[in-house]
Amino acid sequence: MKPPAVLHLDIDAFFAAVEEALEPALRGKPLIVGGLAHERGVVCTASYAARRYGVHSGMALRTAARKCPHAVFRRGRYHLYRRISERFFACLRRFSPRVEEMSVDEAYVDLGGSRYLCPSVYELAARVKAAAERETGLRISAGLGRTRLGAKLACEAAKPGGLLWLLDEPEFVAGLTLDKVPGVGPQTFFVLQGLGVRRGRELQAKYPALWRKVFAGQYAGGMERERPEAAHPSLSRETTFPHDIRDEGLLHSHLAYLLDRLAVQLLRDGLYAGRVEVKARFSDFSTFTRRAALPFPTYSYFHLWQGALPLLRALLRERELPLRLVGAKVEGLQEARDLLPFFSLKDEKMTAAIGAVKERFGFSSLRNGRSMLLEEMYPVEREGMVLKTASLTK
DNA sequence: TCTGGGGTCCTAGGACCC
DNA sequence: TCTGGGGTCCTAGGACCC
Repeated sequence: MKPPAVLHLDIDAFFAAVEEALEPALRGKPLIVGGLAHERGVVCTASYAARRYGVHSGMALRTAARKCPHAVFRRGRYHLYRRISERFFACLRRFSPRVEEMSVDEAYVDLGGSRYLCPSVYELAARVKAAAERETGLRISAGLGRTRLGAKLACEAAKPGGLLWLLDEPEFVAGLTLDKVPGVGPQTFFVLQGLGVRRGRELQAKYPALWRKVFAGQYAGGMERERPEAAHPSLSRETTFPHDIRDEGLLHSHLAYLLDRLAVQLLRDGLYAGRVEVKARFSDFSTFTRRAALPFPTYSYFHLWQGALPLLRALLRERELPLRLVGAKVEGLQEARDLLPFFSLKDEKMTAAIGAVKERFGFSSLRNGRSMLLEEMYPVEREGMVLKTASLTK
């Protein structure tokens, strides 16, 4: 029995790196992807040149612009990134059947069963990294370990562009400051420090039960997890407005737009939603959510709307302030084959028909009446043919 | 001149049932 | 009409990740 071997790979400054690859004049310059300098939003990816000015992802764009006034700002071309991401994962799957996609630019690969490809696991890891770099044209960092956690930590230490093999995992983890552990954020770290605990070994010695909890699932050998993954528990869409809005008609309209998008995605993925949630963020950044169970599982825009509208109304009663964000989420998703055949309702069929048109001609080819009001205020980009239905105007 | 958008997972309290 | 204790479902919120 070969020892377990997990490889973690992470594309360096992914979105910024793609933009640089497509526009070599940007190479080496501070580049910020996520939005324009004056916009309401945050940095999605900063190139290494921009990071030298203290810019990092999650930072407000306006703050980034202050720190690095001569940086180039780009909104981001996410369809492009998605295509490169797919090539990245396809490449990894040539080396192992067990690949876990953690995000667009990050994956775990189980090399435990792929030793036949190469006797040295380190050399195998180097081959995987080189192949992925060739395939994407981008620089990738990689870490090899006996566990997921070990691989991830090794990758972190290998940045940018390196490959490290973490050999003494228990020793390394014992000496690790706990805020470096994935899953331990600022809040948890603050509490741990209050308990007089900063490093792995202190936690293990003083609070063994807590230690097991913090490391559970990440520190099992190989790719094993404590629990098998469930399929997609939720889908959501949300929008931060360029300017705060209190006009109820406009807010309803935007909610309709978000639900419309969710309905299309549910239909495309063959899923039925069991619950709907609405989120409101007020101008003072206070955020509230309201959820409600749907009377029956559905992918129909109309039923989502019926469930969601009272929730938005309740949220608007919460505060007098205008909203900076409205969001919608569907949860409790089930596949059609797991449901009793009681959903051949008229509205479901209507949604299916509309969905088919959208699939073929683009999302904006048909819009529901409620979201049209919004469209007059914020025109959306249209893909392909436009079929504006006459009866849908407000 | 603050503070995105997509997720996952967990906790806690109340309702309700036995 | 001294009240108890589980179990489960439901909703709200928050920590965390990329």
